Amino acid sequence: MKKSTVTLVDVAKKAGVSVMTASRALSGEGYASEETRAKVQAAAQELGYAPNALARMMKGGRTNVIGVVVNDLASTVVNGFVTAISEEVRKYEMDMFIYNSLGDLGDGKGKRLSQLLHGLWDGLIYVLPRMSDDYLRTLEASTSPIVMINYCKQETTLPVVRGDNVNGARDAVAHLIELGHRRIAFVRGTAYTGQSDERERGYRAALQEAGIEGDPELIVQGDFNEQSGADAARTLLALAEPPTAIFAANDAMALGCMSALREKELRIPQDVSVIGFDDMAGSAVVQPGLTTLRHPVAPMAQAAVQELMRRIQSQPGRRQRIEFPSEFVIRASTGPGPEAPARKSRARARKQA
Amino acid sequence: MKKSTVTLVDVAKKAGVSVMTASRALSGEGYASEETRAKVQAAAQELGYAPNALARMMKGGRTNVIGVVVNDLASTVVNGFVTAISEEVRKYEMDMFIYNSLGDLGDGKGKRLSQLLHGLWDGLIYVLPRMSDDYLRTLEASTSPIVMINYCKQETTLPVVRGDNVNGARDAVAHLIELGHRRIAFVRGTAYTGQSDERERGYRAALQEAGIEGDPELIVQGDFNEQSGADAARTLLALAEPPTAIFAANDAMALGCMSALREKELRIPQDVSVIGFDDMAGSAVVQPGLTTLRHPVAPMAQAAVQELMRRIQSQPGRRQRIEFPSEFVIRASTGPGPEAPARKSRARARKQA
DNA sequence: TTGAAAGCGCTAACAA
DNA sequence: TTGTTAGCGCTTTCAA
Repeated sequence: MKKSTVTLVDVAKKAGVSVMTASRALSGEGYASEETRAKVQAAAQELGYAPNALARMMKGGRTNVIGVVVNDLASTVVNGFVTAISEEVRKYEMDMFIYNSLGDLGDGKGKRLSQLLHGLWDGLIYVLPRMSDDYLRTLEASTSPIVMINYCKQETTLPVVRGDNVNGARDAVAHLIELGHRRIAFVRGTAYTGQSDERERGYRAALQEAGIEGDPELIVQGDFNEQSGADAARTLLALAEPPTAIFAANDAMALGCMSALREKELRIPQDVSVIGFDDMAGSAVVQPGLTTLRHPVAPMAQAAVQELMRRIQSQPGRRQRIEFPSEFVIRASTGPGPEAPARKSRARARKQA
Repeated sequence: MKKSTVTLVDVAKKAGVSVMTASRALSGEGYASEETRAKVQAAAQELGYAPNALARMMKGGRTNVIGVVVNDLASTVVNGFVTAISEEVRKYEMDMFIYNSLGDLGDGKGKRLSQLLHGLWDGLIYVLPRMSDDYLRTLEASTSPIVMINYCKQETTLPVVRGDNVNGARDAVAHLIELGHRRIAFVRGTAYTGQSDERERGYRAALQEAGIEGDPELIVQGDFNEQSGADAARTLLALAEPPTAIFAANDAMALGCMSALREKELRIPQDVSVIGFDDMAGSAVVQPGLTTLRHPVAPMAQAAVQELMRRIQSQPGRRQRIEFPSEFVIRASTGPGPEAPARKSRARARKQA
């Protein structure tokens, strides 16, 4: 029967040296004769010794681990950020762990995490977080380095790396207007993260700038899922005066809209144009390709990690809010409106500054 | 300037009590007068005290955290398992962190993780792992509880929760044969995880049982991605005698096949039937719906967590290998082959035992 | 080159 | 009800 935990003491005893010598021999730091080193390593091997990470971390103060907290790992957008962050983190020789809260932070279940806040991580990145006000305050009061990605529910003193939803949405809707559309619908997502609200603001701004009066009937509630997009499109098509273009708060709903349109045998974009947001995997392969917007995920991940590392190392030059323009991806789901004379569309993809 | 880390000593000092009293007052365990408790809590609040998880874990021996290790978090299948495990883990009041290795374990980069193996976690679950032989041996030699999900590359002494790829694939191909198909192609995935090999074994077994001689031309290599499925289908269609049915090692490739077939204006399933594996999100919404197989993800996650918890608690009744039958999901992408007289298809979805 | 002592922050066990 | 002592496994500091 093996002892459940083999410690450095056991190894040292077996090798006939002091604990400290064993430590040095295994870590490779400090002086140690070749002979001792070999002896200790053999002993460690034989006993199946694995250093206790906890003890090592505790001593050092730094853990060289950062945590990434998400509410819903299955989300395409979240997953994209997490993967990009994983890649970025290795450049700093740090490890990274992901915590999936499965729902809003701060409502009881999230409590456990706040206990883990201190000590385990050198810093935390929250991706598209949904949290109670209390939880946000706790975070703000915390002394650990924290960076948020795409948090936009309320004002915070925490550093935030954001994609520009408002101007992205405005570009998209302006593009539709330029194509000749006047009745442009908006399909909302859920309000949790605030993304949908910002995209709606851009939508409204574009209409206003073009002198088009918004029609409340053209704004329909969805829940970011494909099904709700299809439902929304059916609602919109049943209007006395249906829209000639639909802007959905995300791609999943936009794809749902496209299904519903096909169902009614409406052509895209000849009869109705569709735009989404996020540029998820399916959007490039669907027929016709979905015109959409995307946050520059890799640069944003890079900025977040860099900012977090700055804070971990207590370096100056901290920025409170780093904003990235959205990229506009024009595919085949947008075209001139049926009422308007065909006009040449002008690609206006904006590049990151 | 706030001190970077506030410890229990600071709180105790401020409250004018001993460290132990402070510990008791905050944890709520053991005796403490209301007055003291209030005093200590006020002090903690004021100083922004957060308990050091590391120290607490070190003391207790148990961390109440389990780790989930994956090679590629973006994979639909992996993501499904991870989410299911997250949900299962909360029943045990444990926390769970995910480690994304971004590639094979054991090739240098994975080294860091093996350091974290001990102490940080009470146990580890590897989902669809890809690892070097050395890494596997290290794991087998480790004293920490470990459970694998869908590992099938080689024999191991570690407990494995598996979906039955072989019989699942056999069912699928038998279904095609029953529908009258004789020339049935198989699109391979990458060999890393061993999943594709097992599915191929089932494919071969079904052909053999029906007395159909396998044609090497009908087995084409893909890489589990949609694009490779489309390429594979094009290769197959260019054959002198093309297949009337295609079984792809996963859904992504099956969807790729469907695109390529549509491109050639072939009807599904009238001209060619298609079957995939995994039942990913898109498979139910594509037209026609993709006939596919799936592992029973939730029960498998449950079994893995349960088995891990058993080992963490050193309970008896351990099982080395737990296998779950695949579920066969018949949708509209399969039908009678063109050469055969139409025959009634019989749904043979097998339920989990 | 090696070893002894101290301590990271916390809590279990005992003593007051 | 509160305080003291000891120790989790490791590494930093200093002495041999």
